[in-house]
Amino acid sequence: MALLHIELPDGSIKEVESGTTPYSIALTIGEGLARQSVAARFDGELIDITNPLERSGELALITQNSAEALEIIRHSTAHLMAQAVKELYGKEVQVTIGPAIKDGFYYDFYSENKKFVPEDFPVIEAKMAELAKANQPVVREEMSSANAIELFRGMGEDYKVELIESLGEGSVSLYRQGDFVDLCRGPHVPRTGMLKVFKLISLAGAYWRGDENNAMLQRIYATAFLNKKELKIHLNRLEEARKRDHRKLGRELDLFSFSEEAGAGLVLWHPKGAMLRTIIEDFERKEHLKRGYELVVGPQILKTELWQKSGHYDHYRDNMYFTEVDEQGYGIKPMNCLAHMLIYKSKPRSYRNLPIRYFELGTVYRHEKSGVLHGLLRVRGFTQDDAHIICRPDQIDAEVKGVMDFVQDVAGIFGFEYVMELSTRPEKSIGSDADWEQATNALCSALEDSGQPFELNEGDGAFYGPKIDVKLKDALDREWQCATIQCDFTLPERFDLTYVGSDGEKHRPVMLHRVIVGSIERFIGVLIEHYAGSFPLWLSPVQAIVLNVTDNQAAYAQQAFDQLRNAGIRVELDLRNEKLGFKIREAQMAKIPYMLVIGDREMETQTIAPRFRDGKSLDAMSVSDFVNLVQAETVAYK
RNA sequence: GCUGGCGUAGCUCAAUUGGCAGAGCACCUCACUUGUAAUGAGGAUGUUGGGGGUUCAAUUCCUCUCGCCAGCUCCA
Repeated sequence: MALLHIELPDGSIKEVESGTTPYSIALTIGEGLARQSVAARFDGELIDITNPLERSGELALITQNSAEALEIIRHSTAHLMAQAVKELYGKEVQVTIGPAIKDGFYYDFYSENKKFVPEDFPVIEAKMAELAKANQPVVREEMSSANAIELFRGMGEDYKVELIESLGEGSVSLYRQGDFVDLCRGPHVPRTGMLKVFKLISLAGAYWRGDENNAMLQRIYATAFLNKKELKIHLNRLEEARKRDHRKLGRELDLFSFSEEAGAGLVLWHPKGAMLRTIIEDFERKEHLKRGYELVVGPQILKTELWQKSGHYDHYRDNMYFTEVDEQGYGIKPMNCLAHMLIYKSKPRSYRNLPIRYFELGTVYRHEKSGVLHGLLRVRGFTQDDAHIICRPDQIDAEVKGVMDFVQDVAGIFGFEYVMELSTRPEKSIGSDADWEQATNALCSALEDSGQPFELNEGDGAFYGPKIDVKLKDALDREWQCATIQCDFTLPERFDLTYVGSDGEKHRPVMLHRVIVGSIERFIGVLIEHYAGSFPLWLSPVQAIVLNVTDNQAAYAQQAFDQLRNAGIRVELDLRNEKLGFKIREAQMAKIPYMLVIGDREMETQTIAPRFRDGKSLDAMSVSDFVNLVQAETVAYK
């Protein structure tokens, strides 16, 4: 028998016979370790702990407490759920795939007749518990694809057959537990008894292989944890996230609403929401002017012919609204670039004038599919902080970096973490190789200079150019694209944009499309969840509220209020004949930063007594001192 | 758009098998003049999202439609 040299993470080397499993090696170290191990990593590859080793190499056991272990446990629990479903519903239901995902796992089932309902959850969970308790061994086996296809066909599992066929491998691995067998790469826990804490969460439809032309499967989302405490923490976190939902806070804070009568995806901004918008729009204009942008404004509708010229009519028509007046068709703008190009074209341009940076808070309308609308995060009418930078090819680099810095500055001000992606040339694309290379390199080097990690989305760029996307997360960790930077060689071509170079000849400029926060609507949605509705002072639609204790101070309270409002503080006045505690409670729930209490004491000393929304009070101060305090606090966007 | 679920007062939610549509909060009135998260009493509040159908009778059953929620697909 050949002897293998197995190196463990501590550097020690075990000499074992070929065919020894990681489990038995773990046993030689300690029974507890063996019991705790869910899988192993051998020369960097995840394997089952029951997988016999046949060569020398490095071995690490994956014990229950590692993140990898949790993922394996969730994957195994997905199998357990599929096993339970098959035991309960038999041939009525076909299994497809069931991976571990962030926070849990899902399994997609196909069934002609069985429609899963949430009432099935306890039944399935009970069956899972029963199967787990039986502590069945989970056994891997290799099989030729031909045999596996025959096996699954015999069981009536058409989707598994299709999967194996599309894999095109000579052989595949299967995992068996009891009567249940699933096509799977693994690894899995060695026994079902290791799966103890799981919960079915929700139901959803999902297309087979993510293609809307395929059959709709029934997906069961579920989760699994190592212990009940962790599960409870997870469920609490979800509960907390629901409290931060911008749709809920938007109503509670009276920021915005939607109306069935107005139409889906069309925001009605209430006074406080409109104030919040205005603050952000003012911020945007100021920050853009600082960075050398010029403000422009284009029309809301442009002739249909223009959209045909730009290519939008061919590529984006389904998302556009059209109207017709005097037999002339118009398209309501879904993007702002056309007007900006017309402004550029309004006179000859010199290389000396480039780059030109046109900025517009441009309101656009897009017919988004009904099923994708989501509060403020996906709407049909929204305002982009849109700019088009028209520059010489040699300026792309510096311009992209400038935009990246801008994004970073803004993210810093709002305290956002974000993820970035670089999307490169898709198969169907236009433009020369040299253009693409230059543009992609410019984006890539800007990303590298930013020092932030980014993902590469090979082939996911726009057909006219590569792009950088910046995504922010909502309360439930769902990612929403906000900033984007796109290089465009096509529209300058189609609109025959030119500039006169130092050689006196006409040249073609490049256009960068870019947004910083993306859409004001989406950004505010993410902002609400980010701050849980407690906006920093500079963003708060209402910064302070004056509260009198009794009618006795009404005149003085009114005077203090007037003084604050004249000083530019966004202030409200609550003179209602209510107890102070009641007024404070309401102001607190409205998440107003400062409550300014005025009783007889304050009236006598000509002061106000500020109380912050976290419950802390400041000493009474004069109104002008308070104005100074607010101005000092808000000067740096805080 | 697709799959599934849901739609009752401004909000959060009740209403046996089809049988008079209700509660709390908010709102209005009155009393109380109040000191840092809810004073008390009284009052008003609905074409049960909308249209059509079945029925003696529909919030409840059927159907179409609008909208919302979760997910999928999409997202220049």
